[in-house]
Amino acid sequence: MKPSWYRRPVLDVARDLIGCVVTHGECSGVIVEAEAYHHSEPASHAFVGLTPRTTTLFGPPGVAYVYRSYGVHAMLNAVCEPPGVGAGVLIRALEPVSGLDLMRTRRGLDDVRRLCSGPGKLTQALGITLSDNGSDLQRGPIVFSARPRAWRDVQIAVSTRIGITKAVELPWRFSAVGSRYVSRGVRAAAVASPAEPVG
DNA sequence: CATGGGATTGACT
DNA sequence: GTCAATCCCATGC
Repeated sequence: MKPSWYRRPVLDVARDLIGCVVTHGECSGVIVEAEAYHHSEPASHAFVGLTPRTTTLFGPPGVAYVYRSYGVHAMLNAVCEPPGVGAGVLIRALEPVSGLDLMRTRRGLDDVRRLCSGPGKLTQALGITLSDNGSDLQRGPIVFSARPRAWRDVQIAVSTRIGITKAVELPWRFSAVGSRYVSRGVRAAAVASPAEPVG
């Protein structure tokens, strides 16, 4: 999608990203779980304001914000809203579509359900690293593209974000209803209004 | 310059 | 269910 598609309220973008495709090299997958983060709430990295670390988040929309988590894992976000607003969508899980053999090699396991069922897992499977931070999500090397036909009317569940200690009550987590590729911890969740078409 | 704390995962009890 | 690995960065002295 083009940069203007991301220049919207981060909650709308997070919801609309469910069903979209992430491609990196020969590997790709459909987004089945994502969370929104915004500088106005303390769980967001951008809450502390503009620092070297958050420069990408406060920059133009439609680019990748990749950071290291727990000193080990790379985490992939899509930067949203106009420049000056620190907002992004954390990609938490993918349903693998192509490049499965390479994903298996990188992950060191065979089970398709475990290849991309977590934010650190999917970056390892797709070969996404910190060097991809700041790259354009339309031009690549990481490419986000619109929902395939089969995903156009995906049902989306809303729940609270996981793995955080602040602003835990905000219902800013979105997932594809019935997907077997989401990360652990999807509990009872309300179903959101039908997703809007991507375009 | 020292310190504390993660938007996690995988191995183990 | 518990817990260590591992390192970058924001903060405070």
